[in-house]
Amino acid sequence: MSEPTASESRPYHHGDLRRALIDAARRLLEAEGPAALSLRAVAREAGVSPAAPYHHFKDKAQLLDAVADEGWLIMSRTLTEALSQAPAEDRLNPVMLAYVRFARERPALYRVMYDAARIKESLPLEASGGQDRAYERIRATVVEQGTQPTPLDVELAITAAWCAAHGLAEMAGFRQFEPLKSELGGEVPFLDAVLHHMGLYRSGRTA
Amino acid sequence: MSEPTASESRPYHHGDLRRALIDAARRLLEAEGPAALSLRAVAREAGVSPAAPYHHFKDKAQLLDAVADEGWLIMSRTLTEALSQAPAEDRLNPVMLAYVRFARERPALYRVMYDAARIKESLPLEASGGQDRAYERIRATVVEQGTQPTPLDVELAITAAWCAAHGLAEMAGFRQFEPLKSELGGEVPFLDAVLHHMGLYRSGRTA
DNA sequence: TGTACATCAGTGAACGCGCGTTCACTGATGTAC
DNA sequence: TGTACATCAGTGAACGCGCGTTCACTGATGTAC
Repeated sequence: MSEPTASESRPYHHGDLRRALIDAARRLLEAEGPAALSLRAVAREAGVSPAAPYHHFKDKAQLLDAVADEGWLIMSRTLTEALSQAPAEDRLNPVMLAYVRFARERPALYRVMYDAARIKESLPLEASGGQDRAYERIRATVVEQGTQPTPLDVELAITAAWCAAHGLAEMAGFRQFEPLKSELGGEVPFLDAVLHHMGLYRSGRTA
Repeated sequence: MSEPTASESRPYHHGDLRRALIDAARRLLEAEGPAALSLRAVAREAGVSPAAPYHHFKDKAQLLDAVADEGWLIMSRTLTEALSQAPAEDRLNPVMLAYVRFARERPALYRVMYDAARIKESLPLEASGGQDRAYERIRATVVEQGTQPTPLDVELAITAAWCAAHGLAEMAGFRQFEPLKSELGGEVPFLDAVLHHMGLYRSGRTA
């Protein structure tokens, strides 16, 4: 009876259901967490039937891959931006902080990104082809920043930085760190402080 | 017809089904990974009906918790042992290496341990009551090892070390590190080298 | 401009599956007398 | 030492659920002439 408004009326053909499904997946992740991310739930959230996604993705894994890929792409842009705004004499810390903040602000998405990588046993370093990629950002920063004697040391330092950022991103949510966070004035100062202390737990070094 | 052998005959009452279920879960983890760890699968592996575990655990989550707790207990023993064998002038690295090796040798168990912690949003630092606990090991080492000006620095350094170890444990399996591993002569030398490079990616410091 | 038709992108019902959990039950054990 | 009985620790069938995926279908779109 009532004439449908623009928002109510959805044409039979969606327009860009692939896009809409990925967006729906991200909305679900925010709201319900990774465990709620079934193919059916994503279709439901996007307002289509359970079979509709199969016109755009081979199976559930491929949909999750697409969500993860998009996550890594946004991550990459975030790091690039952090890099461009960082002072020349200290670039690594801002980039690492940007990495950890990205993960902490979207923990469910980050989980999906990492799970996808784990299934492939491979970080998405070669994804999406360009130079605009997260790993390249970190690598370039380490090479530029450090006084690394050998290429081997560069590789090891990159690995160490990446692991540190990942570890902090995964652990920052634990309750044990609440006192530390409030003492330092919030989560971001806490993250920054921990990053600055990476490597400072060794004897014979000072800040 | 045939008389059952000792291994075939299982009495109606199990003896210690709780123990047997945890062992079965760990066997399943080794063989099939964390995704295969359903309550029914554990019961199947232990050779009992799907309802039997409910006499020993309130629900599935409680069974998984018990598996995780046992994991953290073994971890703690491993770290204590590493600590006791380490030279006094460098204790932190051996302890961190022991942590990462433990996780890498039982990746599925480690996943369960961490997932349980994540659900509680809390590391199992207070579990099982004694001083024989993983966190205390790392803390004691950091305090003893470092030249930390303030208690705050000690806390931050502990957090940094723990995050670094966790991050490395989770990432060490990625294919990207294969070249590095074989160049260094295996996974353990690789892990050791990365740990030694934690903090060395900063400018102005040397090994 | 109009029409025929192939193709595309949805629907909705159905499939089989393994899951966590519950239930009434029964065999085995241990304790009181 | 023997018996009655409460309690413990299993069984196995059943429940409802949400899942991934398939299928025959149909409405909408776009292209050829």
